[in-house]
Amino acid sequence: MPAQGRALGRQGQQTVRKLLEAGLAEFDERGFSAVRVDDVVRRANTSHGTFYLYFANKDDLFKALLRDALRDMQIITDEFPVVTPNPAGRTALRNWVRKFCEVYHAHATVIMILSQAELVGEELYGDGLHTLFRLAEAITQGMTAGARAHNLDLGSPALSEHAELTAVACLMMLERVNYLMSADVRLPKDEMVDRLSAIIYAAFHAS
Amino acid sequence: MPAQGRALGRQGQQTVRKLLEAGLAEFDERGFSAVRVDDVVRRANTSHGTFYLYFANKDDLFKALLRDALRDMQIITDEFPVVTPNPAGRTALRNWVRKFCEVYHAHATVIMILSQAELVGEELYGDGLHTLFRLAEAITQGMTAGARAHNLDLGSPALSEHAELTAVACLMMLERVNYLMSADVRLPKDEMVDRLSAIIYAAFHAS
Amino acid sequence: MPAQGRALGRQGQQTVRKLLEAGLAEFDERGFSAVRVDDVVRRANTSHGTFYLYFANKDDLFKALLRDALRDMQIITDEFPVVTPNPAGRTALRNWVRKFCEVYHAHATVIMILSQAELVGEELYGDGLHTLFRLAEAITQGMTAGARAHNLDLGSPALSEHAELTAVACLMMLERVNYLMSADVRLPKDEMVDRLSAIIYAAFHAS
Amino acid sequence: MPAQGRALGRQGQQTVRKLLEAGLAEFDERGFSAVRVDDVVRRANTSHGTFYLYFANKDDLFKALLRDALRDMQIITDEFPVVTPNPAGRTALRNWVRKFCEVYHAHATVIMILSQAELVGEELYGDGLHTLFRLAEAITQGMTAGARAHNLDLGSPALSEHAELTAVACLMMLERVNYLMSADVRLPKDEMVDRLSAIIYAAFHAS
DNA sequence: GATGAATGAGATTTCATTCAT
DNA sequence: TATGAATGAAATCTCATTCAT
Repeated sequence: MPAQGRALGRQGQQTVRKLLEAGLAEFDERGFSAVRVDDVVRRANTSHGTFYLYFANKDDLFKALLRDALRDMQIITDEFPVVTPNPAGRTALRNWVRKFCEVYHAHATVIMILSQAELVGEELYGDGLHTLFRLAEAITQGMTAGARAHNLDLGSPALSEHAELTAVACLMMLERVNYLMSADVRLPKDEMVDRLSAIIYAAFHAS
Repeated sequence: MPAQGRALGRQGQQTVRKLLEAGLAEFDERGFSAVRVDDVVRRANTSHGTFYLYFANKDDLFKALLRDALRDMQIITDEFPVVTPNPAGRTALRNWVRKFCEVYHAHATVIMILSQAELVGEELYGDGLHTLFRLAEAITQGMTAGARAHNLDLGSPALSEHAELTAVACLMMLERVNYLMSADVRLPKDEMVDRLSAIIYAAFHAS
Repeated sequence: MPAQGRALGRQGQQTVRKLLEAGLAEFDERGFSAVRVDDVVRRANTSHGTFYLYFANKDDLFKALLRDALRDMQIITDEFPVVTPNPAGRTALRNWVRKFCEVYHAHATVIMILSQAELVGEELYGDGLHTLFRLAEAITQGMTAGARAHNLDLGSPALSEHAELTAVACLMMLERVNYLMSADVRLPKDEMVDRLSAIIYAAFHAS
Repeated sequence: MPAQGRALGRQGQQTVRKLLEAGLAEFDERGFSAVRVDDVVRRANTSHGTFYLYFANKDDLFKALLRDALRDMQIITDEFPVVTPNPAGRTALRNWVRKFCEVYHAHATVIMILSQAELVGEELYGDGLHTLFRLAEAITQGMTAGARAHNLDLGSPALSEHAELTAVACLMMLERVNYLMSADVRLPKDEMVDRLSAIIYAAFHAS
């Protein structure tokens, strides 16, 4: 019987939390497919039986973790600023990029797993893509709105015709650079934030 | 006895090829960890015994496929042009991006698997990173050389101080957008090539 | 602590009844061995703890249900009529067969499970056989008494030497036809009662 | 991969046979649901892996055994004689009943399990019922043909209107008495064959 | 070179039963 | 009385790998 099927008491919630934390830690250290249910319950200091009391299987545990990640992604999607083509816009963008990096970092493990289509079901992968495209759309909106506010004829074709494609490309860049940073490869974080926001800015505003 | 331990006769080569093709097709359809040796031999119309005659295990089969991919990646790394800040440079860059997309597409499955650290060993993942950074370096070289050729003082800080970080970000963008295009998501390929090269160009040349 | 260990209060009786009903319904729908204690308590809207408060285990629950069935079987055993070889005897037999069918139907699930030696313990299965042979004996008595009353020399060997075997055969027929009727197979009930009693009658009285 | 998915070599056939025999013996001794795959494998002197190489699970093993039983049942169905209302008819019937008892005995275990609807799937249970009704039909044919051959007006209503119901009842009697005899209860076999055939005869021919 | 049958360690999953509250 | 969380022994099932032919 998967979790949430029934209201949980105090103790139950506590146990679920222990399992979720243990699962995340294991996935983080060893990757999804290498982790056995046994590893999770051992780390959570419970039993096999207890695990299956709350989750249908390892995938189900992952889904629960994913829900949090997608929720936080949705939150920063809503926060994408109007980026005007001036220093204020640059600053707003850089602040948002910094926040994005923080959120990504917090859920890096889960997002990495999600991006490996094979490991999650069709449905979840679809949820992930959906979240992604909403984010691309938010970027498109924020960038074009900023340009329009300043300059009615939108000189750059990047902003008029191809804004969506540009947004997707920038988003992929953000995602992947953060993947590298979160994983093992060491890139200087602050400079990277500057570079990423500068590239996004230039991608939309370069003549 | 792993492959290549000894020269193969006609029939042996044929069998190895069948196994490689079957393995690639299976990985493509179901992902690395979901594929069992049994799936591969069934698809290749051979037997388990035969598989282990040529490959030590599933990883070994993957490594053989990976070698091709890394070789082709090395080739386009060597071909990165000198991108001057003028229309000729833009065109050269766009042509290279197009070629990159083609090569990536040909090896998308293998590259996707490689990028999932957990699924391949440390060593292979390291090979992948190495190839990646060589490519980032080639981009850095091509872009700065182009700028230097035209404009000795390299006004943009992107080109002087942070060129490497910019190159990494652009490369990640290239990689990830191609991942989306190769997987299931449909993005317009020609426009995407234009956008990607425009963004890379702007990333380095925007004031 | 198994049931009946101690007098039950109002609430306790109510709970036991809920469990018995839930158990019967579950056995009916899914068969004995497929039913888990969990299914029963869920259907009864109680908890595992409560179940084990009143029953030692699943077998114990079944035994409680079985007691009712065997009691009712004993009652109709006692009611088997004296079947004289004439229309009055035929009618008396048919009425009894009708009643047998009704009783069987009421306890079909329990009897079916009982007849599957493997599913119940040795002891219970023995109880069932015992009830059965008492019934066969009652049939023997009723049939031979009826014949003797009418016709002192008992021409038919069925009545003299092999009456018991005949009774067992007829009883098995009754039992099994009712099993079919109680399960899913649709046989016309009234005609079947007529046929069954006619066959029993002929089995004993045919020359 | 269940059996029969692919042609089996010599050794494979041998192993399948060992597993089938071991399974039958175990089911016989301990009943279907009490038997674990482990018991079967241990008795057959093979391994778990080998079991699952040829059968999908315990049910699948049973199905294979069932096929044999149903085939033999079909054979004696085809052999039901024309039972004329005279000594020759009685003898033919008794011989057939004897053969039925032998065949039933050979497959008693499997038939017992089959008759416990819950243990086998819907489909198999349906196959069993189908076989049963074909047998009832054969009995109906044989009995009415015999009567018709001798006596054109078919005086007894048992033969005209209700022959099918009578056949079902007789068949259930046969089945169930044989179940008792095959199980543990000791009934005198030869006398029982006589009694069963006499009852069937009387059921159809009693005025 | 090729085969496919056999293996068994290890992973997943179930469920009767206990126990603290 | 009642609860539901926890348990873990035992069963099911998978699959990489070996080996005799």
